Amino acid sequence: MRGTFTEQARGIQIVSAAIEVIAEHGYSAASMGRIADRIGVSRALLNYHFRNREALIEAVVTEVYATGYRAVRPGMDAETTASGQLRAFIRGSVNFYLQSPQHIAALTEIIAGTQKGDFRPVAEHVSTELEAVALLFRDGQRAGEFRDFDPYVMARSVRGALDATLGARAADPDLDLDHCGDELIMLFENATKAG
Amino acid sequence: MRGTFTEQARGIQIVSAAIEVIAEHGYSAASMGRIADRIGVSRALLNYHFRNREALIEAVVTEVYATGYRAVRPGMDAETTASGQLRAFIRGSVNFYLQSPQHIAALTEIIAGTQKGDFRPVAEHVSTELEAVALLFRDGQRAGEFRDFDPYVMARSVRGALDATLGARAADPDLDLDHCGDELIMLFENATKAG
Amino acid sequence: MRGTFTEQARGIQIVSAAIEVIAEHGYSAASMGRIADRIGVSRALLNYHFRNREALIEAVVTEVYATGYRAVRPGMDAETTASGQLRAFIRGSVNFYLQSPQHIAALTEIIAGTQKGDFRPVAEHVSTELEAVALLFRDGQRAGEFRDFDPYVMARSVRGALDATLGARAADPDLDLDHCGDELIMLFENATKAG
Amino acid sequence: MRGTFTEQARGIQIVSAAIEVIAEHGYSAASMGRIADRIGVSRALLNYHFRNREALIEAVVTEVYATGYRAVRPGMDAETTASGQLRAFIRGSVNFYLQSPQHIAALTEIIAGTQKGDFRPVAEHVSTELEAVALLFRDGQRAGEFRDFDPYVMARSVRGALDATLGARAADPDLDLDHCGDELIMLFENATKAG
DNA sequence: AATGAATGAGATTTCATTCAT
DNA sequence: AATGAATGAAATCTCATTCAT
Repeated sequence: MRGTFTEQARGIQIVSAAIEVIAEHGYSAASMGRIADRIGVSRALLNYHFRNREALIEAVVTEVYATGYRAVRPGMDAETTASGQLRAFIRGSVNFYLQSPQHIAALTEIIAGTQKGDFRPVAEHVSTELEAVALLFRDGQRAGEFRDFDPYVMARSVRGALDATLGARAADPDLDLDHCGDELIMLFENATKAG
Repeated sequence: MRGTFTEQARGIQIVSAAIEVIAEHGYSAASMGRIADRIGVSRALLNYHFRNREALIEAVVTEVYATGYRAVRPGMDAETTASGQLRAFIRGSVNFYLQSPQHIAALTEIIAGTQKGDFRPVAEHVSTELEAVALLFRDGQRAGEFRDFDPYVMARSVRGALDATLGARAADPDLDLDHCGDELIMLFENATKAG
Repeated sequence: MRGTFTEQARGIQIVSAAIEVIAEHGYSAASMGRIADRIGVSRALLNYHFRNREALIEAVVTEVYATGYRAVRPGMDAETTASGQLRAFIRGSVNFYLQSPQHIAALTEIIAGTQKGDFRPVAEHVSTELEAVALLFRDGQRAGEFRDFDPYVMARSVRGALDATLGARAADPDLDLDHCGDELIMLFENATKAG
Repeated sequence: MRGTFTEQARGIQIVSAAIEVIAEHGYSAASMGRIADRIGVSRALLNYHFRNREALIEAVVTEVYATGYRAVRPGMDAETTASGQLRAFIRGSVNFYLQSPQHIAALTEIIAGTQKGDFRPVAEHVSTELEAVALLFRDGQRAGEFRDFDPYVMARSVRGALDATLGARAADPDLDLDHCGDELIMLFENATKAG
């Protein structure tokens, strides 16, 4: 039965395996076979739990964003000022990477591998996040904390700077992410602050 | 003979077709067959001109970077201050996109599609560019134009912000890139300027 | 599960088909496609049962040697003298050909087709057999049955003479193998006997 | 023009290159491309000088047999007895290998690679040689030098023993061919000698 | 709930050959 | 006499998916 406990457990197990495999081998090399092998299960089982590969990828994306949300949101909610929330967002994102590098890696791979074509499992999440950050900027501007700038361009730039940093860390595990986080916070504080 | 006029012409034609197809369909969907079809030749011809798919992709990357260099460099060289060069770099990058959106799109796809695995055709170009921009920042700091910050984090952030902006434009052709360029210039001027 | 009845049955069926096709068309003409066609299955099925062509060829070689061993060994074990075993070996080899000409033909083709290059699926079997026959000769020499000669040269010559004979039979189905067997036995009796 | 000096010279050059490449890489890996590369010439040139690959292979076979004939025949003609000729044949064959190992290797590869199918470039040469050796045995039997045996089986056995020995040498360059030659001579003297 | 068996589509590559120049 | 350009055919392999059990 759909929704069974076993069924749910298997689903989570498969999604986890998928995250690992995508993070390690990349999106297109993460074949159903490789994911199935990772948990010692038949390929057919993945098709039993997920209608097709796209559905599995979508589940992965949902899972990653949910995890990220849980990692970043509390810190932001604890802040009362927009600039505080911005700091919390950057710091939280960096920490999320430190805690769940495979989630980020998998997500990056999926974004990369699905830019073209009909299947865009991330589009909605991306614009949701973008909206949230842009809103943060707008609020800050209204509150007089931030200077006048296009909140969407700024939001995309934060996202891009984070992505670039996290990508660099993926390539070089010795990169000091804490330091980078400090630098990014300073960068965007200077970039946004009023007056 | 290698270097024949016809040979070169075909080579260019194939690389151009590859750029188009990659830009449209993405890296992994850009099969030799599809690229060949685009110019109405046999698949075997691509293997005649390029030892294998990797070699063709490498040629694409080289071509894109060469084009980008020609588009961005002159503007930077015309500037004498570090902050002027930074402005020129951002402006030039945005203009490059406006002139050659497919080049950028193809490059993005290739970067995305080759992150994992042995074949990393872009790695060297990326770090070369990163070094150049980081050097620019260091020079500006020494000259007292820029405040104190980690030049590599800043360089990666510029790159990331540009990528995010250009990616957004790819998704939404109505996005006003000139405006975004202005915003990015202001963003990084505020982020870097001394005092 | 590996080792399922159906799995084994298919495996045997595929190996048999491979033997037939190789025997008929030769090693390099025995493509996965032709073998698959022979039993009316898809090419992909062969790759499902055997990781790749090499693995299938190896299975063929193993099967042929196993069959040959079963055909030749009992007769040799029934003999107590070295010269009796030599006779049994030659006779058994000829009979093996009469019973399973395709096995021999396939093996010959595989040996022929894989002499150069890294893939040498037969090397070990060949040297194992050579050792066994050379040992037989050495024992016979120690027992005083055989004259003094280099047992390895003799063993290779027996193998070579058998191969040449069986090759001739492949070219001319009218060749009387029983007669050839008698002649070969006499030949090597005279060649080896003491005094 | 066909028959031109240049044309002939090129033909020889191509055949030599083919022998080398076949000897090194095997029959099926000896593509027109690889052979052409060996002498730094275009693939198309091979097709200019030889109607097709088969024709080139035939030329190779002819060349190898001609060379072998020149290497072995004189020694045999110098002998007056059948057993002397047999010795000369074996010794000459071994020496031929020592002098022209690539010729032998190429021939072996071609025989191996063309056993099945329509194209049998060696068949005639093989049976010509076989006839000659069988005739030698018949003559020896009539002269009372040799015992009674089937001359064709014996001829094939000599051929087979030589092939096996030369094959072993190909696998192990340390094999002492002179010693093997002595052993083979003794082997077949014992195998053939009267009473 | 899970699997083994099987398939069809598609990808890359190699090759012998042709043809205009 | 020689070549560059081009092709069509074939081969191997991988993959997502289906289906009966």
